[in-house]
Amino acid sequence: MRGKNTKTRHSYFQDIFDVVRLTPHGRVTTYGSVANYLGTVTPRMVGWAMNKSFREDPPVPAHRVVNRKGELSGRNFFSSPTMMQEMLESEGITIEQNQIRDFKEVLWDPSIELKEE
DNA sequence: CGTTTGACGGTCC
DNA sequence: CGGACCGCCAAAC
Repeated sequence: MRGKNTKTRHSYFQDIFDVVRLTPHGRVTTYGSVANYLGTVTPRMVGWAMNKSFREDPPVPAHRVVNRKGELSGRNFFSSPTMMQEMLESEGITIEQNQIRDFKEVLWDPSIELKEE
């Protein structure tokens, strides 16, 4: 132990990381969906948390998080502007004009998929 | 400890 | 259909 995370917990960022990590392979989610699922954070915060996600371990599939329009708004934050698209296409997602085709079909909304009945 | 930000979202026009 | 504007709320400075 590095005597570091003794009380470092319950960070809102951790909740965001956790939800994003639950995003299935070949699916995508939105900032708003994650924020809405948590209910305590805003969509902006989700995107902002993604910045820190690069240093997180295990890494967070930030490439599976897009905006509500289905656009790869965060592609510019990856190693390469095309990195995000390459990763999504590698998972079977088709992207055209920087936008996910059949976005609603590959959309994975935690508020719906993880909802309790 | 006040201000700014931030990979957004929804509404308004 | 699209541009503009406000709200959100914690983290970063």
